[in-house]
Amino acid sequence: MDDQYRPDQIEPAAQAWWGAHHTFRALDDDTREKFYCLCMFPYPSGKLHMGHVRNYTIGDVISRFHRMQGRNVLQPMGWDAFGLPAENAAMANGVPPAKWTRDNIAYMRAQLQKLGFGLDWERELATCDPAYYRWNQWFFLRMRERGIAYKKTGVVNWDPVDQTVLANEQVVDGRGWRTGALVERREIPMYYLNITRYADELIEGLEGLDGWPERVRTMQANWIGRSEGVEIRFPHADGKLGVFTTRADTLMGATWVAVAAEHPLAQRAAADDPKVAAFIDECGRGGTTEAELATQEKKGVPTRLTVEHPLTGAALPVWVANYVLMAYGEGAVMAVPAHDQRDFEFARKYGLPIRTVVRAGDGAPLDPDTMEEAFLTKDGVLCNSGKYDGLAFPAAVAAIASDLEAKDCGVLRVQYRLRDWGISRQRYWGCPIPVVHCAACGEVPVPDDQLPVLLPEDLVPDGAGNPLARCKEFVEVACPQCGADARRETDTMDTFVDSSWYFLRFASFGNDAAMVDERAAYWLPVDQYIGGIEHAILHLLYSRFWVRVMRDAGLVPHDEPFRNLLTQGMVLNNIYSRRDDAGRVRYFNPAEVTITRNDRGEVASATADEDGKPVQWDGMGTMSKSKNNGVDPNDMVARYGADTARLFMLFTSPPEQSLEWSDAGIEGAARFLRRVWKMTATHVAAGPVPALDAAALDEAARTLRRRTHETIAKVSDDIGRRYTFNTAIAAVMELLNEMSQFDTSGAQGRAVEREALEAVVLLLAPMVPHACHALWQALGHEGTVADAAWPSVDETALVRDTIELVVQVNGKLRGQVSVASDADRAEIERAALAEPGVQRFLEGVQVRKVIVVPGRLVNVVAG
RNA sequence: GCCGGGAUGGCGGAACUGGUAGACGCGCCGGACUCAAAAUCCGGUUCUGGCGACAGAGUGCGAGUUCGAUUCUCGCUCCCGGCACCA
Repeated sequence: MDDQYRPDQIEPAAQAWWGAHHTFRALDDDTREKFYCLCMFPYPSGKLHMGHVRNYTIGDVISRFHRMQGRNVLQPMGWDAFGLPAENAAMANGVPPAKWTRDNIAYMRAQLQKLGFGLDWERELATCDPAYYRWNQWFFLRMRERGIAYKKTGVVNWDPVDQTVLANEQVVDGRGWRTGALVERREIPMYYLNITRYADELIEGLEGLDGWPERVRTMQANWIGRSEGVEIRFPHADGKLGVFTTRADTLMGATWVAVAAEHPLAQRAAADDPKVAAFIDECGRGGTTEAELATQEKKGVPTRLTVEHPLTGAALPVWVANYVLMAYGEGAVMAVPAHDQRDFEFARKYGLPIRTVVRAGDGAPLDPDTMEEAFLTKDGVLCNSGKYDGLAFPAAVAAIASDLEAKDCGVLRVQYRLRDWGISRQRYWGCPIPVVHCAACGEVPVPDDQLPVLLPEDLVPDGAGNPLARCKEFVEVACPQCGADARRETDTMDTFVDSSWYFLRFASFGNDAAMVDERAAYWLPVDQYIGGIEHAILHLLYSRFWVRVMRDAGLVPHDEPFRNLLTQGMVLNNIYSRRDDAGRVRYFNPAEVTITRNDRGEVASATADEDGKPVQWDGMGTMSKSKNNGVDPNDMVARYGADTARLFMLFTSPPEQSLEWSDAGIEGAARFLRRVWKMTATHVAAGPVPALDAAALDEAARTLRRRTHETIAKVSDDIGRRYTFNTAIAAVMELLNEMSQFDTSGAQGRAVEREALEAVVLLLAPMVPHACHALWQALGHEGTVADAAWPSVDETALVRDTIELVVQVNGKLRGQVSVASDADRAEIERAALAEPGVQRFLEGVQVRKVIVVPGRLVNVVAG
């Protein structure tokens, strides 16, 4: 073998070998134990960045590890190919999104192949392929039949200059990013999927997902946000105003009600009250995001309307308030300023009355005039509440709910924070919604035999509305029911639809007669799903929902799509931007910016290389196309090879942790691989190796052999259970350090070295597959190391005669003792107390207690 | 604002179940090899004091529990992810 490590030669050779032997083609063989390992598929933004490299390397390590454990592994790859960036690119360059997207896919596929990932490319899919998205349409129609898909109005960002709907990302500081115009909120009709029907099941399902990170399960549970409470109806002149509350016990303290600006009562109040109308108008400005709504100053206006308190009959004023969300509950709240902090602040601000109705069990009610914050506890008892006085929370809620129910003014109810999933997008580059609008027949579903509704691929968006709506060939269609002239729906689907079931399609690839087939039953659920923590809620929740709907339609047997989940931390990089006078934003890649740092190491100033003018540092953020802060792996791969890039990415931090990008340390990864290579070359050049006789080892050989098997155990656990690839690599590095100290001239020296070397190659194989492929063959093995069996631990090699224990005095390290590994407590204690370093600290003091932690330490408590 | 997570040497990180803080690597310092450089190899490297043996301090900040806390509890600060039309 070459005694130089040459990744530029061995990497293409290994890849060619795997290609020629179809090593990573997954066979649908249901007699074998399967392992479906899936990384979240990428958006084809143009080129890979280090976040992708990290994600796909982790997936590849896990795939190859399970493959070496003998499992039938499926690791597919595809493209989340619809979406906004393609339209933005089209506006910038005039290239149709279809061409831009397919060019990007070709480029990024080549990048993935260069990195040597063991992917089954025969199953590749792109969500913009009609063969894929036709099933979105087909299943949308099934959902529509089952009442899961339905139509209602929803709020969007409206750019009044471009006359177009903007994504949240396209609204910067309340202005459209292209036009700089102040954005307005608009209500338009949209299709929704009834995910709230599954809310309880989606919460309950989390319990069984013990292969998911606890934090993700918590986030999903909080997102769904189940709360039990009472819907209270306040009678008024034309009906009843419904509000939902979890604190019905405080009903007697309600002093007004507040409704959202979009609420029908607000609209009615505005009709003859210009102040209310002006306020509603004001609420209609700015963005639609919850973050924006939650951080704005809480404001409101009174209306001339009142509602009747359902228990006392008192008239309560109706306010319109900007903090009441139409999307949550009934779009109205009862205000109990004494016992809700937001209401309290609102009352102080507008001089509204405060009425205390809960007191601490052993205290007096707070004085409304002097209290400084709301009294929030549920552990008190009611006061100033007439017949309910003295009741504690649960009894008070029950009594009040029951009285309300008797008056038809309230009912116990469960409310979710989760809202139904709006899937309509007023955009071109997405999956067409298969519906036709007919003057006579109304909304008509496209018949199954006319699917897919093909998206024309030659349009070029210009930022002013959806070009699909201006495309006659697409829009003009005969009504499927009556044949009259009709119009196609021009909204397309949210791209989360595409990603909610792609993992099923990989398992049913090539079937053009059905969305999924029996192969999905074999491969699913995904045994290991790997992707960024940014998808902890939406993508993962939508997928869990979608699969349940497919289950209920009889298409798959599974409840949950992903058995184990590994959420990768974000790879961060600096973000630099510049805003022009109109408020438009442009991002600069960190590679094209020159910075100075202050004495704390933070970015103090930054200028663009192209013009030397200042740019703004926006802190650190996820590498992404939109922030233009990605680092392309090409340079690193060209300079060091794919194996070094992979090794470095794995070694630099554990996968769940977010990572501020830096290539410092890449040299260490390269150096390590060169050492492994050189050691193997030297070993092989020294000729044949005798068979290992474990009984004939000298002390040094026995130690190295023990270290070899300790390393096998450690790496198996780190990869298989802990996913800490950094510590797995560190363990192999330690073994290699020991090997380079080891003298092979003893009787069994070469044999023990051979065993250690083979272990190193096998243990590294999932992480640096090309080098190990070559090394494995150099060590005299046939085939590829990717097909070799994972090494097993020889328990007899792990046995030790003596162990080292640390001795502390009062918790401080004072010495070390070596004891027989089967020494009992008394022996250990005696040895510890006899240790000279320990004795020094025991002079003149009394030993009060000796704590022995077996195998670890002794702590002498003295004083 | 709300939900979730994070913070350890000059840097990335390790310490898995409350038990030796700093494994492994980078960088740096010194040495070997070399005409020289690169590469490679050897040694050192948390901070403070000390020639040294050694001692003291130390895991974002402030409290607490414990024989013992990076790890558990409470209160903060800063950073990251998500907040429903970026994907």
